[in-house]
Amino acid sequence: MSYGDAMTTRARSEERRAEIVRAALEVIAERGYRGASLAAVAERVGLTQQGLLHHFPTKEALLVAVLRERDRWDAVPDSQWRLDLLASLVEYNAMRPGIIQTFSALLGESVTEGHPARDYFGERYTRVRANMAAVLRAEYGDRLPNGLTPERAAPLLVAVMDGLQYQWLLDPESVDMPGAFRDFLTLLGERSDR
Amino acid sequence: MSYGDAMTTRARSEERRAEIVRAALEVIAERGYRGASLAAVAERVGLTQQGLLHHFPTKEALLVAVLRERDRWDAVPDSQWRLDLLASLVEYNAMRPGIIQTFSALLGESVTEGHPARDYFGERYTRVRANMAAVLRAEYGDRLPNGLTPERAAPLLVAVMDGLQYQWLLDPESVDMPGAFRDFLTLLGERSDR
DNA sequence: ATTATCTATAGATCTATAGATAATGC
DNA sequence: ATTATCTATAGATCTATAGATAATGC
Repeated sequence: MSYGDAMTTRARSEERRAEIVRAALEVIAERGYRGASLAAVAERVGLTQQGLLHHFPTKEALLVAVLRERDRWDAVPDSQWRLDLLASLVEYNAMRPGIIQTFSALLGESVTEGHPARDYFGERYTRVRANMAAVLRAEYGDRLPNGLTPERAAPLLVAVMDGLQYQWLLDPESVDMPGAFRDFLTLLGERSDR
Repeated sequence: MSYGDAMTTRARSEERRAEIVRAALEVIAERGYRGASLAAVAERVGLTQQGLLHHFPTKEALLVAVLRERDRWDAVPDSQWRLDLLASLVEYNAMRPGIIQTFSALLGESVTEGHPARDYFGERYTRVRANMAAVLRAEYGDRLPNGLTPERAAPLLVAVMDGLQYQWLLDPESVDMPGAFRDFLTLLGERSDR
């Protein structure tokens, strides 16, 4: 392999693939995965549909690359998550409606039968719930102030993040996503008197 | 109009339309709206695709009928909602994965551009948030025990319901949707000491 | 040689329209 | 007369394969 200043063939190729993935993220945000045609993605990077298939041999292969991108989006080394980082992530998300729309659309489609992202999301949520439980345990120990275990609070935390995204995408003016999320975090940290 | 024992033409026609809507709910659960072909819906009620179009002149007209059905699903007269009814609704939902899948898929798709259900969901959430705020106010007055106003708690309540549905649909074994929702209601009712 | 891209095209779909035919109900 | 349903079909798409052509890099 050569490491000159000029781009190698491989580097150029990977850059092209990255361009295509970015275009795919956009088109999926606009039309969902089923509605996203390879031709529409190809056009956005100045290729024919068949030219695109040189880089990703099937539509599903392109989706896999898109999902990898999703993992990069909020990937923080497992051990470094903290609740306040989560609040920052939500604030950051509120500035990037496009990417949130892409993955909200994909999540919605993924519950249909035989959808190629179904397994991905199933496994992702298992992982994310475990991560969130660990974060809560690091913050509060084996019981939150309100008496819930981290394992029982984790699915609620994840649900609030996702559910707020849908409300916010549909009506950004009326829904203060980061504010609502902070309200929820406050709720989680409050002591029960029951 | 005649009101005999035998079905009138109109009654028969409405029954046919209802059959078609039921079939559409199923097909949308399996493939989403964009993926649901009129031919697949028609086949399920023993019609040709063109026969179906006699009852619903366009695919969108069929979707409108499906969305009306959604409103019927959890319609309780506004003034009669109570928090414990909400918990029962979630428990009931957990026994009807099909219908939950239909509307979770539709919600997901609806955030994409120009989706014919986008306005419907946007308006629906505005209404549901207002309803939930009213329910919380009836239960707790102008402040929940934790200090939140009903208006700030309402989007969280709605988000938890929706978000839990996705997690549960993707992995019903691992996610106790009604249990998690009750945990959240408990959280909402707890007094803050801060 | 390998990589990137194109043209051509097969083979499936999809929604919707036009118009015929049969059955139903005043 | 109206309603329900069918056959035929137009006109768009869609994904994927086959194979040609041009450019790049050892």
